[in-house]
Amino acid sequence: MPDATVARLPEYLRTLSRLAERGIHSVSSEELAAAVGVRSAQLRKDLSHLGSYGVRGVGYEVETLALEISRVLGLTGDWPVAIVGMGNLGRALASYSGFVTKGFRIVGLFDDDPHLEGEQVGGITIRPLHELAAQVEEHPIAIGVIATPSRAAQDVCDSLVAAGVASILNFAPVTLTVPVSVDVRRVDLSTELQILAFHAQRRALAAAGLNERGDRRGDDLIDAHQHLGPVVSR
Amino acid sequence: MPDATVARLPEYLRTLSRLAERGIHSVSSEELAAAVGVRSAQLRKDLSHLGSYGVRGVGYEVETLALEISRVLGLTGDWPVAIVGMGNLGRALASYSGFVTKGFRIVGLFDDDPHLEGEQVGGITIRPLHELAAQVEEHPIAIGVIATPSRAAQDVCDSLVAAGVASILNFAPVTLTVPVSVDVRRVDLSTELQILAFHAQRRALAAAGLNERGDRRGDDLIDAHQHLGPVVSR
DNA sequence: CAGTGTGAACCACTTCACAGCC
DNA sequence: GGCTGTGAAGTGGTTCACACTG
Repeated sequence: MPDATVARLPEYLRTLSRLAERGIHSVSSEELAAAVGVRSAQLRKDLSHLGSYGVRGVGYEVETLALEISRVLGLTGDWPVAIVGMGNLGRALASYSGFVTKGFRIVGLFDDDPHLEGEQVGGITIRPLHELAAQVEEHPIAIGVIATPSRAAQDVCDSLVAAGVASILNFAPVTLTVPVSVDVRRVDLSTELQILAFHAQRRALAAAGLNERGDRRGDDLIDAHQHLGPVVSR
Repeated sequence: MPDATVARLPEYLRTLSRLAERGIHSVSSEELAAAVGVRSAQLRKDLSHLGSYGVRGVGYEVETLALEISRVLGLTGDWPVAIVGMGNLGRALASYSGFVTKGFRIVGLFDDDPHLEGEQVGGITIRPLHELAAQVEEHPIAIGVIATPSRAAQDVCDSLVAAGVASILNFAPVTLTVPVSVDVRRVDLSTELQILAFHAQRRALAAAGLNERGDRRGDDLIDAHQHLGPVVSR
């Protein structure tokens, strides 16, 4: 299954759940694709990787498809999660409701700041990181979330890996070094902001009739008039 | 410039800054690529889109290259940011130090909860969303960050767009509908968790000698022995 | 001669367009 | 008749391999 497809399955699932809540039991690829913001051919190709769950001439049954996607993503199982780093971000994550849904369950909160030790967040007690190994003995951890400052991230990562955690979600803006068998995904606010800034700058330069180097383009006929154009889903 | 390249430039910049801090003034594509976790050919191809900033037979000058990437990303300018939604996540973002660096500056915090109105976070007063338009009059906003619950996200987005904000960073797990001229990027914790779960499930099934459907494979010789393999940077 | 910059080959993913099926 | 599922074509991005240059 292509990585690009896997990355879109959660979107499809979320949208299907929303349709189900609204009492809709059947969708065509055209409708579902529009709701998600992709092309219908893309959606059909993606779903074809799961098998054949549609009905020709009709569409897809919402509940069936949602269940199948859940199954493929592994959400029918139970995924115990540990969060390391209980600063503002770690707390936000720990109390994030979307976490609990769909098979993810927070079973451990860690921070080495002695001021935080023993404090409870969302009913779970914060423990120092060196207790990780013991924790894993009793309650295994499938996914580790790193919400520490950058400087601590690699050490924390090493501890998680040593404790047998093979899936890591990293919020620190650093590249982690791990064994190939460990899966790391990174979520980085400042990278996203910088990408937005790049596009914003390009728009600004284009509107001013300039190219990326700041030289004026001779053939430019763009008007600076505010014109937002057609609407799209993102 | 390819989108994929733009997405990597912030990584390169971050790594270059770290090298500069350590007093390193020159790197080869091989060294820098290794530090970032990409292939050297990829790095050279990416940098070639910026122009020719390397020296054949030597490498790249760290400071020069960092400055050039900053310029291309638009980080030499000033990017006023507004955050909407002052729950746990919004607060974490508002007090996130990485925000302030590199030209991003928080100029507005908004939330419609009357209990929060007037409260200060990081020296900035929380205001109700309907004051957005007035705020934009005095202090323009380049980037809007949506940190509200899903149900409010589209309305907040519409308000931002109406106020002239053309770059939006969305933390709510919904697909936003915007005019094509508006740039939206989404950061979604639960999507990332689900992708990790998918890969974790595949590993688990593979280790058990099963394929994705749960059928046992006849030709399977994988041993369940824990073998982490070589190390990579992610 | 070491290491950049880049055409060419390769690969992954997307889109098209339509055969096949309910 | 209408919509899925999918080969085939198209697109964008990565990797290779080497000519070129300080």
